[in-house]
Amino acid sequence: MDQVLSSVRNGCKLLKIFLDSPKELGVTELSKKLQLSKGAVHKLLTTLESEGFIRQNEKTKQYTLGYTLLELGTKVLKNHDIVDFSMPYINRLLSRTSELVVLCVRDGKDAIYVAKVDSPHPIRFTVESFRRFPLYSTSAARVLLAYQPDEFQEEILAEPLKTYTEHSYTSTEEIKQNLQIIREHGYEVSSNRRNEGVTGVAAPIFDSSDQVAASISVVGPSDRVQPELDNILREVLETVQEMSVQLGYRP
Amino acid sequence: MDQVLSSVRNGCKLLKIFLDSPKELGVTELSKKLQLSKGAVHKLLTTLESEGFIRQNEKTKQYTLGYTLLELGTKVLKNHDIVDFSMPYINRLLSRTSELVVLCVRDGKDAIYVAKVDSPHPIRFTVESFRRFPLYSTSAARVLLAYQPDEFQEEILAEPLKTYTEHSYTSTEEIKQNLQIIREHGYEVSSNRRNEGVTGVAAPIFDSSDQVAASISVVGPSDRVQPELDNILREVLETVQEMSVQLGYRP
DNA sequence: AAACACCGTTCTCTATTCGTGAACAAACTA
DNA sequence: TAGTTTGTTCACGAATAGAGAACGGTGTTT
Repeated sequence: MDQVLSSVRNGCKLLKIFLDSPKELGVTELSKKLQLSKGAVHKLLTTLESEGFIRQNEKTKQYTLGYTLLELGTKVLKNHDIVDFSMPYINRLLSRTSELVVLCVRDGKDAIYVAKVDSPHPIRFTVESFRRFPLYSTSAARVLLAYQPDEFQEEILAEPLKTYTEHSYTSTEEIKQNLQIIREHGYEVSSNRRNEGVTGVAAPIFDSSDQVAASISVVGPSDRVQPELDNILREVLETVQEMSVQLGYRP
Repeated sequence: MDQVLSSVRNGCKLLKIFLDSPKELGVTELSKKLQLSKGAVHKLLTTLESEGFIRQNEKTKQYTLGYTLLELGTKVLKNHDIVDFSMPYINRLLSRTSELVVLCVRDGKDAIYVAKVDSPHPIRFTVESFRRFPLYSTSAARVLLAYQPDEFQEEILAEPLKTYTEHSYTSTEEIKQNLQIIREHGYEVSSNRRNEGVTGVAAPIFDSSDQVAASISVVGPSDRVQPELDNILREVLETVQEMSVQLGYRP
């Protein structure tokens, strides 16, 4: 029945606390956030430290994430063949559009940018790689969500939504309609939705099992992207189609 | 007395198995390597999966490292101010030497390259970042080891040594003498030691508490580096001295 | 300078849980 | 089709995780 090891889960949660915290944390602080006794947290920390997942600052006695996580993180990227496969296409899109190009994948109920190349323009829009965000919050993510099974979509949209700008979605109904439109068109153009003054074009990449493997998005300041929208859209669609064919997708 | 949580340690060891394995592993294989029952490993995996540390390939039923490790790994780099601090100096060294420049730190009994910039030459020597290696095996690492307390050095050299090339150290005595020389000179020039035909210059960076914060090394093919050795050595020493002063080191 | 407050760490103890080993169904292999 | 191997589930007894109080050190306040 019990298929989860509570102390292991506590260890994982402890590590993840550092994602949204300053670099160093103390035992007391962690015990509050984890709702565990100080003694238990201390045992967790010494265990994680002995494996290199946590490091203790000898002066402040506080704790930080350890280098083993850096090793494991780079191994994740190395394992991820879609990144290697996509880099040439992403770079080609950059050279043809001169705007930010990102590669987005789904992980469970979240989306993550696993690769990006920045625009060469001095004024440019950029994003943070390797951080999770909701599947409904950016074009690149919505394009992934649009091709998931209905039950999965319902599950995602059942949770309370976070709003980012005045143009963000306010209702799940609005998102559902949007997902419908994405399926009809095969792409999404979004303007000023999550970020004010930013326009993006996103489209899905399919693999041989007819599932979405990832998505690509070209994003930039609206005043530069809008005039070039037709060209950018054509480039993005050509690219994802070429990539899908390479992956063995039969439309 | 028992200050370690065994299941947490098992979880950590499970994750680290993936560092030296192909990208996907099965329950049976992992249970052999961990010397744990299949049932226990399966519980570990489902727990780690629910926290995003592990992912299961739905087709092959095998397991891989999860994206949360990527998030945590990038957070480690972000926390690490020595990297940000060093980048300008590293880039300057690259522009002046045109050879590989690496930044090396110590983590427990290991060394890790936490930053590097590759040589622009078409024929070049390069290294892998973010992977652990022994503190006695490269110049950059030995320069860190040379300024550690004697007891620590003994501890490191008590373990059986790994040899890499015919020029590698064969005895701990040889390494001890080498560490002594490093302390006298304040740097190390090594030729063809770990890698055949490769010469490197490494020197330590000190901080305000008079301890080694990191080391910098310039490495390249011997036939390009040897003729320029005097210049490269001068550049490296100037750089680490400037960095140490910036960090508050009082010689 | 003394009292206080807070920190990380250690300790003991019991309810809880972890890990074993066997049995399971599903997917390959021959 | 029979045999092997896979990932998964289950029940139980031994091992341990976590609570809570106490310790010693550091830094702050009165």
